[in-house]
This record gives sequence, C-alpha cells and structure tokens, in this order.
Amino acid sequence: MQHTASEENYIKAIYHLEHVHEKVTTSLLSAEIKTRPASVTDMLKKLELKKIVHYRPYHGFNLTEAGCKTALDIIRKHRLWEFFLVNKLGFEWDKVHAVAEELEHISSRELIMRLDDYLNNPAFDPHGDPIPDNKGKIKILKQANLIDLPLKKQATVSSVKNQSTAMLDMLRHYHIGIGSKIKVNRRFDFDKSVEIKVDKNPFTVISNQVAINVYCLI
Amino acid sequence: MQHTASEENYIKAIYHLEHVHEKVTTSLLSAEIKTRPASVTDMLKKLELKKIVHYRPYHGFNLTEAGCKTALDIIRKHRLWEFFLVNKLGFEWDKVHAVAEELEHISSRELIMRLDDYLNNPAFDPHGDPIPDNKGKIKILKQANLIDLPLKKQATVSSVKNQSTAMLDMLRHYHIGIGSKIKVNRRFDFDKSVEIKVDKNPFTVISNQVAINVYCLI
DNA sequence: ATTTTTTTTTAGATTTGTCTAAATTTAAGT
DNA sequence: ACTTAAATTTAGACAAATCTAAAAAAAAAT
Repeated sequence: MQHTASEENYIKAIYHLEHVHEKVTTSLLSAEIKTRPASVTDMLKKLELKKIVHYRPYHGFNLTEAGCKTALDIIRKHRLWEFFLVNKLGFEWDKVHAVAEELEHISSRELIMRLDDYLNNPAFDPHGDPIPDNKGKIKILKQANLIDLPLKKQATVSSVKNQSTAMLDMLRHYHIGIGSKIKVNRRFDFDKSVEIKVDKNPFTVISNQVAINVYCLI
Repeated sequence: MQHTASEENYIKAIYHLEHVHEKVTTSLLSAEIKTRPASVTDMLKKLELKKIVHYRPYHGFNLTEAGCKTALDIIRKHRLWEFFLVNKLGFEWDKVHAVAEELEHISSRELIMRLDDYLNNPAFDPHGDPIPDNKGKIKILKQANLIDLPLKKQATVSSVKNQSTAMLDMLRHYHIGIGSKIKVNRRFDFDKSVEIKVDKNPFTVISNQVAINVYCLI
C-alpha cells in the first residue's frame, strides 16, 4: 500500500505548511504545489480515504500520525539524496533540490538504508536542515550558513563546505575551526563581508567568499 | 521533448528485442513488458508520432536512429546505477535490477555525468554487460561460452545469461562471479559437465546447464 | 443582519496509459 | 485455394491526476 509520486508531493507539502501556518487550507496548499484548488480538493479526498489526512471540508486539514510518519520518510529520502549529491558527486548545494525531488520517490527501503550507511548516517543535509533517522526522529538543531546567522547570537561552527587547502589555510588564520563559537557583529553591504568574533579573539572581518563556506549550529 | 517512464520502458524493451529477434512484433513486446497487445499498439502509435520507431501495422516495427540513441541513453543510466549500487552501496549483484529500473528514469543529465565520473567511467556493469559512454558507444570484447573455452587457458568471467535467483545462487556456491578467473581442466562426455578451477579454489565440476550460461573474455 | 467578496467544492472535460471484447488482417493447415 | 487459427488492431471503458467553469459555503464589509 504505497503512495504515488503525486501523493507524496502533497504529503510533503502539507507537512511543511503545518510548520509555518496553524491552519493548512486548500488555497495555501494549492499555491505551494502550483496546482488549482479544485485539484487539491480531489487529492485531499483521496488522502482522507487513505487515512493520511484529517479533512474537514471548507475548514482545512492536517496530517494524521501515519501521514506525518510518511512525510518524515519522504523528507529523509530527499535530504539523504541531497547530502549524497553534494558530498559525493560534488554538486553545488544550491543545485540539488530539483534532482532530489525526483530521487526522493524511489521506493526501495534497502536503498535508503544502504545509502544512509554509505554516507555515515548524516544528521544534517547540505542546507543545514536535519535529516530524520529511519524512525522519523529529527535532531532539533538547525545548521545555518554563517552569512544567514542572526546578529549577535552565538553559534557553533559545525561544517565547512569548501575543504581545499587554500580554504583551510584561510580559516586557520582566522582561528575558525569545527566547534569554534562565532558571533556575527555586523554585515557590510559594500562587499557582503561580515564582522565576526571567534571565541575570545578580537573582532575581525571575513570576506563573503569565506563566510558562505562556513556552517553553524544555532 | 522528453519521454515518460512508460515510453522509456517500451524503448528499452524494443532495443533488447531487436538484438534477439530479427523482427520485433506486438506480441513479443507485449510479453516482454507484460502488457496486453492492445496497449502495445497504442503506445507504438505514439512512439511513431515521436519518430522513435518505424511502425508498419501488422508487420512489426523497429527503432529509428533517434530511438536507438534514446535506448542507449536509458541503458547507460540503468547500468551506471547498477554499478553504483553494487560497488558503492554493497548490494548483491543479483538484487539491483529492480532498483535500477526505477533510478534509470531520473532525468538529470548532470547527475549521470557526475555519477559516471564518480564511478571512474566504468565500461561494464556488475553483470558484465557493457555500459554505453555518453555518446552511446559500447565497448565490445570477445566473449566465449564457458563450454567452448580452450582447455587450461585462463579466462575472465564477464557475463551470465540466465540471471534467475536460482542460477545466481548456484554460481555463488561455486564462487563464480563477474571477474573471476576460470580455467577449464577437462570435459566429461557422459553428461557434458566441465571440471574447472575458479580463482585459487580447488577444482570442481559444474553441470552443463550451469556452464552454458557463463560467458568469459579470452 | 444583509450583502458582497473570497474560498472551497462540485460537475464535467482532458490526457496518459492501461484494459476487455470485437473486428480485422495475416499466417498456417489441409 | 480455402478454411481455420493466430496475431494485430480498433473501439470503447476505466483510473489517476489534472483542468475550467459553475455552484455552494464561509468570511468580510457595510
């Protein structure tokens, strides 16, 4: 009793909307997946029958427990594939979404188990979003790019994208390493450089090119 | 102007049939992909419009040049994924077909380019079948049936005809796999069985039924 | 509390890929 | 050559997922 790719897309979209809006409505979902409201209604009736959503006509809907589990499973697949595409195949992290959208619908459970092991059971995808484990559990921490960090809030360096010698050399110079505590003091519009404080060191400014390679837990 | 997964399955099936039968007919294709003849006729009319096949009603059909190119592209994807599944994820080589059937329909060209590089541009899949390169070129090596091998000359197992689970189980028992080094020591007239040496293992005798399914490079 | 606007659902059509049953064409058997 | 058998195609139906246009329900505005 598996789901079609289309059903999976609806389930995933509902899951995401539930985390942003209290009530998930037909028009919200319609906008999210770029289909007409009428089509959404049709699909909801199907998902209701499959006990994936609780659906009260005219008053929105939300995932059942089973629906939520299914959503997490799809998200797990999506993010594992993204991790694979970036860390094994060398894709740019902003180019993987569309491909992962296709790969996430591959059904083999064994494939995902093996892929997870092959990647050493990563907890975060290349965008810093948590990857649910095979029971649907997710690590609450979120990884964010250094340039996206909220100002003056401490964060912990968790990974570095470009691991070339030149890059690591640069990071050593600024005393930035995995585990370093970083606070962003301000951003400069002129060249998108960022003023930061690393551990107990004095403030410094790092270029945008350096910043975009550093990820932190917040 | 891309093809649906269903169209791709037809194209691939026609390609394979063309290499076994001089004329590819509706009923042959129908049996190959397990759909009713009427459905095959419908699809053929669509593929004819797309200039994928030359179709003469009641008299069979064959791939156009474009169709052939498309088939090779799908086969390339299928075999690259099989290689990945076995050599990176550790699947048994007789368990990858179904998964690769799904993966082969992922459309991203960049994905396949990168996967190919990541795998070091392999020329043969785990079953010993050649992987077309990105221009559709296939490496052809001389393959000989195990029963036809010259005595006491080493050969390398390159492919297996009957890929049923029972067969592969049998081969595993004799430690025969793709890449195994085999030497034929003698043939028994009584039941046409063959005494062989596989890699560094002691001599064994395999039945004629097993031997005729094994092909080697010499 | 009505009326108007917005949202949602229903009704009916379309496309894709499949099916069954009937009709047609080709091949085979005498 | 003629009849029978087999293969193929046509015709019509169906399920999935979408659409448009119209109807119905809920929300907002006066």
